Amino acid sequence: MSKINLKNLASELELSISTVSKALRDSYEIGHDTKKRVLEKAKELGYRANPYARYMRHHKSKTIAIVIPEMVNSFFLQVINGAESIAREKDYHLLIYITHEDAQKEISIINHLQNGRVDGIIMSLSSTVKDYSHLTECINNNIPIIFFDRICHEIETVKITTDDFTSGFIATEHLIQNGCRNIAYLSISENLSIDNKRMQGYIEALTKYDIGFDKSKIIKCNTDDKSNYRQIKKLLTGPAKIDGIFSSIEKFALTTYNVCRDLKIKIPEEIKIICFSNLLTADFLNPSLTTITQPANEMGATAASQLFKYLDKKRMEIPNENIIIKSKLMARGSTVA
Amino acid sequence: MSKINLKNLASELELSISTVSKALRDSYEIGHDTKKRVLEKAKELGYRANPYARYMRHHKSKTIAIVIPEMVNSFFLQVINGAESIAREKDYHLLIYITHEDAQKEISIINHLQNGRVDGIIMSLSSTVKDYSHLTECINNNIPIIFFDRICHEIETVKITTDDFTSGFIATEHLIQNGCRNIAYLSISENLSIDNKRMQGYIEALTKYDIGFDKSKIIKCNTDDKSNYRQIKKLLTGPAKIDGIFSSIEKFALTTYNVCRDLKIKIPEEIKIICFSNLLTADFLNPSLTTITQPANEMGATAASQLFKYLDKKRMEIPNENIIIKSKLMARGSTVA
DNA sequence: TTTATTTACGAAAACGTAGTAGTTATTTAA
DNA sequence: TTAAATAACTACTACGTTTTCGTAAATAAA
Repeated sequence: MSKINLKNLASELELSISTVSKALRDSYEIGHDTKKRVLEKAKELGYRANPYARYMRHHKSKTIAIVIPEMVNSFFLQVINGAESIAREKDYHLLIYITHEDAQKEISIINHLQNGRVDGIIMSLSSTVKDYSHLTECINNNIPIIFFDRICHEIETVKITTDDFTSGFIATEHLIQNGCRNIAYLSISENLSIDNKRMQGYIEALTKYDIGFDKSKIIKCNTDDKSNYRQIKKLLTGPAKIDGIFSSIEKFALTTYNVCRDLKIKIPEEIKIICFSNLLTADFLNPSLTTITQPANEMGATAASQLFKYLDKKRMEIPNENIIIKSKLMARGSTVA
Repeated sequence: MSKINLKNLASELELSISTVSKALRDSYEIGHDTKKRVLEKAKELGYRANPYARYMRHHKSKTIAIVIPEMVNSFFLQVINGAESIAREKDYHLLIYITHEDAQKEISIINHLQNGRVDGIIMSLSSTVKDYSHLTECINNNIPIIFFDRICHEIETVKITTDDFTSGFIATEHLIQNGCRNIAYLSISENLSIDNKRMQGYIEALTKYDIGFDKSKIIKCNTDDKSNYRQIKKLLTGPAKIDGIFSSIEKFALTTYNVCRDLKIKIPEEIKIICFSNLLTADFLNPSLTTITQPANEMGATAASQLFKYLDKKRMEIPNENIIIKSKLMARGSTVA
């Protein structure tokens, strides 16, 4: 017997399909002895209820998706880790999709998830997304989306972020307190609210310390590493005499390390660097990298938990809620001598 | 109309369900005008075929699982990246499961995947797994498993690895050629064939250069970081005068960096370190880390491609095949002055 | 003893899709 | 003019579960 299903089981036990089904679900309608017999046979034959047939009855896929912009990023992998733990705990399954920071891919992925394949989505926006109609459509189709980190303010739902404004402020203040006066901000994308908030924090700190905000010190990086390298190189060789860099994400900080090495600029003596990052090797870098470390694992776990909270309910009515989990400044060698 | 399905569509168009279904699949039985009308209405109402109902007809879930021992590891995340790309390309969906190096979790996960939820699995063994019955059972249940990196020799299937023996040999030879004579090997688990092969390569290199093999220089690490730290500390403060470390995985190398820092042992002057790793920051570490870099992305993509190759076929008959993709030695500061 | 209730089971329908087997109406061949 | 072929559509079934409804037998209440 290749595929063992209720029908096979029933005929093997000389019972009806309904009886077997009920016995397996421990229904009060079935006698004790019969239940025992069914359970034993099911175990013997290795019966496992087919999840897709089950879906047909309840319209619950017991599956959620996590949609992230990129894989090679210590933040996202920790988020996945957190989300996967909660999913397994709740007996849910986790599908993974990577947008590669491509709006088209994100749209395509979200569209493909609106056919009942998943009960809900946790995601972080791609940096190139400007229009949110694919997301609102998805939610209107009763597939809830919970955002983490790169959230979408325009959509009413649960959003999990860190305290980006405050962290941006603290990061910049840290540079200032360590002697920087010409601080550049490496921006990931003006489309993203986290970027704006981190930058607002940066500007606020500059203001507090009476340092003029100079728009030319906002470097708009993108997904092209080489172009970022050139931009940063230009910045550091330019007239601005940059002595501090606050990077919105870790990738740009590493590119900055690269540029500094090539230009023989000494960190932290000539320039200090701080960035948002969850790199486990931050402490071992040369010099060790000062980071704003986000509670990535917790954010992933929270996103998943929040989603399940609403999936369990009959009528899904996801409130607009901002859950903020604080980041930590980890001062290291790239900012402190 | 909340959920739009074939039935709704049909009644909206005043056609039968079969006609609509056939029109959508571009059947020759349906007239040109009708097809057009159906397509337009389907688009207008945003019809999307339910994947689970589809499964009921074809018994194809269009879903595969990737099962990995841990998330926070640059190798596995690149593998996922590669696998996800191929999956999307083929219009498949990728479920992710993390065993956390726990045999019980691995067994539980594999058991849960034998109910038709996935068409196939790509996986890397957990280090604590000694018995393979859950895997053979899974394959007997017609769910093919393709292994990558931490493969299972005892099971006949496609296995994707790097040239572990040769790489182990080259790594050790590299240490020897840079002056090491007392080389320790940090073993991940004697259960894993990659560990044995890497170690065999290590032993072979020692033999070639007439360096006696000393069993006490094989350090059996595990999943407990603190215990590993203690073991390595003991090794480096012991009488063996270790001047070279070959670590089977990157985590132990980083622990060694930690130990060296705490003991003020200079890398590479007093001790040289090489390890299998895909760390993107290897170049920025202090000192930069010499690695055997595996083609992780390619391994993930190959694993997925191979799986799809057999899933497409009617009768799945997966041959026993070893696909070996070569690693590269990246000599850096931890072994070269 | 008769009627009501409980116990333990089975028949059948439904979920959404896709394919098989009809069924008209129209066109072509004999 | 009739038979055969084709075009364009529909009815119905199956996939594996779960659940509603039904029913017979056993037990309890009247």
